[in-house]
Amino acid sequence: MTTPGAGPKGWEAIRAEVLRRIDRREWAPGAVIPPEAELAEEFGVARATVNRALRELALQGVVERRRKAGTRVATHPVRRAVVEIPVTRLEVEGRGQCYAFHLTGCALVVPPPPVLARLGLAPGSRMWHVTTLHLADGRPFLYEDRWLNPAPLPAGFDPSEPALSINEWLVKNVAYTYGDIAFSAEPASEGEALQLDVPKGAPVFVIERTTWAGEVPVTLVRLAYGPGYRLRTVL
Amino acid sequence: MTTPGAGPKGWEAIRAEVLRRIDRREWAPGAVIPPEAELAEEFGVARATVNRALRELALQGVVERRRKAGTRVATHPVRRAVVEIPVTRLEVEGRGQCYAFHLTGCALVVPPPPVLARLGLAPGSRMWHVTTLHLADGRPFLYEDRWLNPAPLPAGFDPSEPALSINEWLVKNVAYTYGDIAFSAEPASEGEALQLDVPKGAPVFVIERTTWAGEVPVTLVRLAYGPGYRLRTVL
DNA sequence: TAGTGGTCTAGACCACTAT
DNA sequence: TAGTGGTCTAGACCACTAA
Repeated sequence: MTTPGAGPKGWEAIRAEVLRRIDRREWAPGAVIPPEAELAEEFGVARATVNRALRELALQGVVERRRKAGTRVATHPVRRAVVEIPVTRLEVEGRGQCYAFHLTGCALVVPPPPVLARLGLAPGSRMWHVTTLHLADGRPFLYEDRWLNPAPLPAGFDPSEPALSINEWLVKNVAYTYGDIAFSAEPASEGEALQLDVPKGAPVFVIERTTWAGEVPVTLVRLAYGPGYRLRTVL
Repeated sequence: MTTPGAGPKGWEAIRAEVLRRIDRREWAPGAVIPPEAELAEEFGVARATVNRALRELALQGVVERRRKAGTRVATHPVRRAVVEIPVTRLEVEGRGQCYAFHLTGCALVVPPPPVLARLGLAPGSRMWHVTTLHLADGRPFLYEDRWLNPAPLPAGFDPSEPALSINEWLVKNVAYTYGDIAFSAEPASEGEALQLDVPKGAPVFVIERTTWAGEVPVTLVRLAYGPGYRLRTVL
């Protein structure tokens, strides 16, 4: 051990030691490492503790585990990172800036076919189309273009005069259980350019999300961030 | 339960049931849910099983847990998503395309001060500067601009004639234990535009990574993806 | 079929923190 | 200080899959 007596205890210590051996090539990429039971004996802990440590490493993509085949050091380290999907208001306030938003459009219309297809809704279905400009210290920060399925919403719902941003309102009233996300860089559309006050075609960072409440599609949203936006995380 | 007898067993069933109650507002955002021991009794399982389920939900950002304070439904659902940081070759091959790369530059030079500062190296330190163009079916896919700290590299290392791409070589030879990542959308620099065959200023999706082996900085890399690139994941 | 990881149990002690 | 989550243990059974 590097500094006896110091450092983490328990399963984190096991994880650290396994990582160290992998780093030093004592266990090379692609090689099988000893089974849990063996490591448990070596480290003098219960197998469950070793299991916890190796499970975390598998989650991070450092090792690959298969029953009977054992645990291997990942050959092609598809490292996994956890990113936090921000709530805009908190993100802005977290920078010490003043948050505001402005509803720029709201209508119950038939969306373009790709939108319906993506959500698995019947052609001709009507959806709320809500566009919002989010501001940080009065300057454009994020342009939100959202399609809302009326079906899972409370009867008589009208998004046109919200006290909260649509996203926060949704969170409080129509929890979802599942969704997918895609990140991309795209040229600002005419509308986005206008709202974000950037030239048309300028790079915007785009987060596209679909969310579902069980089997029912809830919303498809495109978030276009202005220049300088970065999404950070750790490996 | 929705469909008795069907569905997951064990801790996943507990997680699903807790999620269902949160969705149905039986447990509202911000509210404290019963302690582990109580849930264990209700579900007829050991506390460790409930713990596993709630720990997963906390990891996803659905609930927040604090000792003594108990487990609360997250008020501001900072949802967390796991993204896989791709290995370029596998990513390209996974699309059924043919992968190749081309070293476009390689020199041992003093990097600009921001690079040194970011890695915590002394002013005037020299680093390898390696640029690589990655191709999919012969077309530009990704332009890689990498700074490499010679210190942790094997003596006599020369990156100018690699059999593997630098990234894969690094993975096999200088494992790292830690790093951070940022995603952004940026206008293509002159060099990137030239290599990726896009107009200068066109949007490129940028992944910037720093990696460390223990306390020693290993590399700082900027990956600029051509048009149409999307990074996907699930919530 | 046998080896390995995945999970559960019942109980225990510890660490943190609201009160 | 007392309640709650965090973790560990020793043992057990199950599920998957390579040989």
